[in-house]
Amino acid sequence: MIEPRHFQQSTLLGLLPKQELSRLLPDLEKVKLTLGQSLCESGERMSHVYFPLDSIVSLLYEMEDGTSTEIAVVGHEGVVGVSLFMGGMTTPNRAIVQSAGHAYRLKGKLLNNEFNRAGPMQRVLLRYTQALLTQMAQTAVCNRHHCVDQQLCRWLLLSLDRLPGDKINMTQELIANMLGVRREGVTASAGKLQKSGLISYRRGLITVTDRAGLEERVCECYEVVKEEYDRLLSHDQVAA
Amino acid sequence: MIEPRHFQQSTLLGLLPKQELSRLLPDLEKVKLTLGQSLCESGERMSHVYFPLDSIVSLLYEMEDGTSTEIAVVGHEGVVGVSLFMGGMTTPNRAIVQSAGHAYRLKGKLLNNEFNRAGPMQRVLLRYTQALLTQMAQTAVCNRHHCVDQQLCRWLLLSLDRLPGDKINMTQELIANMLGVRREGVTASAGKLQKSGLISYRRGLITVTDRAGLEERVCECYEVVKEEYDRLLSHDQVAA
DNA sequence: AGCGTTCTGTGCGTTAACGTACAGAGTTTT
DNA sequence: AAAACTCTGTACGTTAACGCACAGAACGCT
Repeated sequence: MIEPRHFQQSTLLGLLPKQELSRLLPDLEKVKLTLGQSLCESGERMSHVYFPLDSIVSLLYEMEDGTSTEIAVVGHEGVVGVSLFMGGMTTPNRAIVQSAGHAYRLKGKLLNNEFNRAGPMQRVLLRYTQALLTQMAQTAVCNRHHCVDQQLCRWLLLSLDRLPGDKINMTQELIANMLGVRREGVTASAGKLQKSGLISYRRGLITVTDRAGLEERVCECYEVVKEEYDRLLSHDQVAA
Repeated sequence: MIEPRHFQQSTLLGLLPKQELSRLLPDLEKVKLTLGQSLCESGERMSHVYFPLDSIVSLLYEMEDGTSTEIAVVGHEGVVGVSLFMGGMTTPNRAIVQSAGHAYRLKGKLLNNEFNRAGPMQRVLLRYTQALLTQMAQTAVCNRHHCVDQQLCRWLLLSLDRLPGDKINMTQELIANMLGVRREGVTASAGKLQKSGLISYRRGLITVTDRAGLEERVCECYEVVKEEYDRLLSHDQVAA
């Protein structure tokens, strides 16, 4: 994921030319996001869009019976609230902070002004939305065909790509909610990964000790999505 | 799905004001789509976008082992080739004709000209893309949580909404490929539906005899997607 | 009419994930 | 230090879907 070293800045916003960004800067408000915080409930209209920095936000669908499934994940490479510029204004999904941290936020109205300039910002937002589309599509594929073991690897790698270190703060219960599987299933799969020495687990804190090992085990879904993000959101492509 | 009576016209294009549409009309080329025809291979750049009329196009992801899964379905309410105006130009998905019929097609270049006018066409295309996002998200949810029985109901209803009559031309084998399940699974589920008198099956031709019955059995995923399409692509909303 | 092909139905053992229940380990609170 | 709480590990029966094998039915062609 495009230079994941400096998480003080949104990678997405970093794609913009300097002058574009500096016009925007005064309107960007840095906010703290706490674990479990809701940025948007299903069908709710967001007042701001959020550009995560070192935080991760999950897009979830909550079913009538209360269980939920993660549809996609958004970090420093993206923006929460695409429905604001896509025109629908709401979506039937929730946006929940999965990993605490910081984000820039921007008033919806101002974002639309930027979008309607039909300049670099519009191009970046649309390309990001297409990447999001691919992530959702691949989530559907993965849910259909791949076992919990592989899905956990995918989830860990997706998180890792959006976090500054090699540690993920997350209980197995919460991971299970994200993946839409049983907690015991996560325990079993995480146990295998730990036995193989890829991660070490300690009550709500996962440390990834062998990232390459995870990449060996993960299904193709991870790579497909990653390559699509890289392709769509590279400096070269966006400038063109 | 917005006035599904006259399938001689694209419902999506029908949302455009008359003058917009008439400007476009000379460039729209009516083409026949045959069952199984590929409009786009994974990673391929489309020369045209397609507005299905009485045909249905499936967006599929094909895995490394050759098996595939349907990500979304496009009929008269939509357009095949969103990556052309979203800026990515390609996607890692295939677009295959699932039900033979007709479509308008429009050169990518001309579509982009329209899109860049930032008028009704842009608004409609973006709103449609958001609806597509929801469809993909719900496919992911459904793949995770719902049984083949319900997924088959969903698939039948999605197809029915995009077809002029109450008949679906499709073998169980092909449906299985779409859903990403075994053919025998489809046989079993279809058998139940037939015993309950909701459909009648005859070697590649499904006749839906009790649509309301299907709607009773289907999971919430169908309704969520349908309502979102209706909301995003209603005349009122688009005009605003 | 007969033949080959394709599509549909069925059976059976296997596997992955589920639901439930509970024990033990690690934190936090009192 | 003890108690309360939360998180993780394990066990066991159940269910849904899988893979494979094969029989029968429907259709299409000569």
